[in-house]
Amino acid sequence: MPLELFNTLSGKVEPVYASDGANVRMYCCGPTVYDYGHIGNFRTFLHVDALRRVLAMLGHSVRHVMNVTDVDDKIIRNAGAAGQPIDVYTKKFTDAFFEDSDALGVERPEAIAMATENIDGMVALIERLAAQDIAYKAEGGSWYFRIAKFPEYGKLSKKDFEGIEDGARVDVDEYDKDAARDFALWKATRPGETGWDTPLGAGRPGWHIECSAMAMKYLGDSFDLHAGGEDLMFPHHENEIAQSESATHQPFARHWFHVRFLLVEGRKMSKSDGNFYTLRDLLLKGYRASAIRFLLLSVPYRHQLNFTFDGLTESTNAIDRLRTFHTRVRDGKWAEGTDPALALAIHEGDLAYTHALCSDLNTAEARAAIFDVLRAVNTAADKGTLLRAEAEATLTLLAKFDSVFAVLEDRDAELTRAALAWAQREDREADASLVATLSLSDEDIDKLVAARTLAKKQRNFAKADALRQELLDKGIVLEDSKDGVRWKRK
RNA sequence: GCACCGAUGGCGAAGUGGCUAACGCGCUGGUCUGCAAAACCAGUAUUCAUGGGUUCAAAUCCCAUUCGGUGCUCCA
Repeated sequence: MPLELFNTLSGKVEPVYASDGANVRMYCCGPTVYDYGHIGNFRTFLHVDALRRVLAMLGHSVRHVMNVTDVDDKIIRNAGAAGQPIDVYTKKFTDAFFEDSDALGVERPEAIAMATENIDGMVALIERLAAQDIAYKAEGGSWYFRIAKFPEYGKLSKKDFEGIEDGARVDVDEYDKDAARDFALWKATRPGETGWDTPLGAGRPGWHIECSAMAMKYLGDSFDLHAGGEDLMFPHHENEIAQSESATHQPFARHWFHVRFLLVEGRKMSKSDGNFYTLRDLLLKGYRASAIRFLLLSVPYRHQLNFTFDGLTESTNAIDRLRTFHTRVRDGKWAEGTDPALALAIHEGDLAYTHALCSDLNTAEARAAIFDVLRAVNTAADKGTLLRAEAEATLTLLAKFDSVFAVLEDRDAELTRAALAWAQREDREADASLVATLSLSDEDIDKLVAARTLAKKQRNFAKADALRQELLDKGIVLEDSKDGVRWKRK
């Protein structure tokens, strides 16, 4: 079954495939490392992660490249304010970005392209454009792209620039450009700023040329898919197309994948509204990394997602149910045999799951298919009719589910501990009850649980209940089953 | 202002012309349990923002209105 995705360029849902017959070559615009990533950033990276994981699930080999923008105006400004060289400043946030990505289960792309390590390629591309008189140097020493030379400009964002008067909205300061919409390829260095001495003159690359140069370096002039947040469609991606296709006279990326923005508690996320959250903020409030991943992934990428704390609680509970179920099927003792009706239900769940993901990455429907199977198998297990064959089929399906959603393995306590350690180093506040819960080690908990089990055996229920309450107060929930006592952190 | 997208139960959300409107969370009752928890069972929208229209048939198509969001400028 092919994966079909909406293509912004064509406006249609189309199959994704490897045009070179070997790898699906995809490029995703990565972070600009001037601050910690927020959950809006990660929504995009999480859906690109789901995309690459679905491709892998379907048997494709993927070559995924992501850039890191480690030089731009904001970085230069912030590094200057912090009194740091830009490479020191950006390293901190680059490292933080990958730590956060790991915490959220985002797989590493096959290649990470750092802007500052690819200046040569950008200069070469600009020179190639200059040879065709598409790039030109303006009075201040900066280079611009001559949009008039690319008649298809606007084909991605479906903008019609006919009738837009040149100069109609031009800033007074920008008289050195030939036309108002012409965008910067190379920005001349101003005194005291970071720059590179190149045949173009001293300066630094514009943001758009970075992605064009690096995508083509790693993936070739023409490749399969280009991804990013919806805001990048214009002007960033439009400009990438203009630059690349002007240079190569070939289609740049065939398929364009754009992830919509999220809202937080029904409002646009913004620092001034106080609803701006980084991953670290949420971990320190006591929310789990897995719940954040699951919530951000549960709403399909083409829909706006309203991120709420209630939603996070919902996701936490849903994951608990999935994990409990997984453990139950994996660790239970199931008699030999098979039950055709249940086998069929699992098979149909598998088909529905795969079909949903292939249908424009419908993660909500895929999730629903798994819960249908969960209920059917739990019912059978309760009735004593779950047999070995179906238990194994269920585990296989769960593994397939987790190859995309990646929430079954519980790394949450460990990740939250890491966030707490970071908060301590950086002198940031963390939720007090969270600190208390995590201060209790697994060994301490096991001891208390054992004491309670002993009290229970002696039918000293008052003492047993007191111990259970003590654990609950510290965020530990107990579950008694025939196979013994399980505990988990709330 | 111009352009585009969305509005489905208490909450999140699937479904884009045709069976009783998925699924998750929550809530209520039951089973199980020393009591809980977990799990299961039953119940929880006669109805899909509002008004009109097309059709044998609409949550799904068309028009209008209201509300929310986005782009046009740095932004995932």
